[in-house]
Amino acid sequence: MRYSPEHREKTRDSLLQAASILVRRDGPERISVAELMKSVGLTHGGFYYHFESREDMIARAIERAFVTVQERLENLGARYAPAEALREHVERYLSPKHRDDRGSSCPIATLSAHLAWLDEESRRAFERGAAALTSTMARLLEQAGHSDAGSVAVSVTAEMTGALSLSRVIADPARSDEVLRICRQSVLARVSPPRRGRASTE
Amino acid sequence: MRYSPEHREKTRDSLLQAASILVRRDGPERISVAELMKSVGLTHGGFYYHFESREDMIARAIERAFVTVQERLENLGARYAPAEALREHVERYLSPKHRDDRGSSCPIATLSAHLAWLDEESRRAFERGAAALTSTMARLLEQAGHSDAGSVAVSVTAEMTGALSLSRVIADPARSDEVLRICRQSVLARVSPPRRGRASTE
DNA sequence: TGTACATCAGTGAACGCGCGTTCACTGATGTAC
DNA sequence: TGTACATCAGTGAACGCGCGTTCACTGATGTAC
Repeated sequence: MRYSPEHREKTRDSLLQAASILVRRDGPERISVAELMKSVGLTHGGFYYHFESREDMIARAIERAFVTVQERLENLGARYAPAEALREHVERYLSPKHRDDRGSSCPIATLSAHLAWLDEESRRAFERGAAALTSTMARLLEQAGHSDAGSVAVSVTAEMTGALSLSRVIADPARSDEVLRICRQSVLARVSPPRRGRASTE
Repeated sequence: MRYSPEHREKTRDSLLQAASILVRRDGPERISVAELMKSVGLTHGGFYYHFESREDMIARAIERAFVTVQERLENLGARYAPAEALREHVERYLSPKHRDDRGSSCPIATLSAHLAWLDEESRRAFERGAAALTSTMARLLEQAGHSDAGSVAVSVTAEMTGALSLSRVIADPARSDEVLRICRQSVLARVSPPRRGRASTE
């Protein structure tokens, strides 16, 4: 076996990509070193050539997961006007597709409950990622005409992540879809541009 | 050692109470048989005299956790008028105290992310508990004059559970409190009795 | 132009540890006769 | 009134298994000379 100069980086990238999916799909406590290596066609012994430890890998996987969804949101912001981008984002976020695809879904919803038992590195990676997502939301809301964009971003992020988690624990697909539909309506109404230019100074 | 006739039931009850706290505080994957037994002053070997298995204990612990918070909500409903009960509930739910006290807190927020890997029994116990809580919320909202009480209950439950989870992953206490404050305002506005008697038929 | 050695990206056996579960045993009380 | 035995609510040693981590080894390529 001869290795190309960038071989190591490509392998590490595959591992990060796979880990960012596994950590969301199976949770940080269930992701196993052997399973991760196997998923890219390697054996468990080579793991420590790419990562310092299992915990290190989890922190990097969380980072990668946030990068992926951050890019998706920013792409929407680049392709659509702010109000349209927000509408698209909410509709995708609160869709059955996003609910069923844990592996590529929002890390806030899949990982927040596990964060308390992860190490400093993972917690910091999560906070950085979540802060970036929230501020991107806030920027879009501001551009769409919301005067209290920061607060709206926090409040709808709470409802969206909560709704996604709720929909995932309901076994009956019809009732689960219904939860998504209800929250989609609520959030869409809350993010849609305010009718008046005047700020609500409540 | 002589045992009183109800000794077994009292021990089981202590175990359930302790387990319902540990399962929320540490999560279903970290609760250990030995730790649970030790927390009530027993040794690990006696565990199987009270439970069929670790998974069985987790399902019962989830049941118990929901019973506890269900009682708290119903007590509010008994002590206050519906609109006041809702306000009290939201303010307690989105308080720093509730955020910091994982062990006695809402099982929807602490457990939903772990549910996918629990067994049938646990998932059913969770769904029953969550459905009961949501319908109690809906009843209070209806009594407070909301015509779309069912939808509002789902939507604000999503925001409340999401906000609690969000506040728990933010390391900086001031910013975490701020998230709670923002969502408290938002949810209070959403549950407060509609000004007009007319239903919004949107 | 050929040989020795370092490096790279792994492999896979082995170790240690935690932890759920089993099981023989225990020491007090209740019951049969 | 005394003895044998069952029951109750445990104890604690031992087993098995999964899994993170370590480490000696491998086989191909690159480099020194």
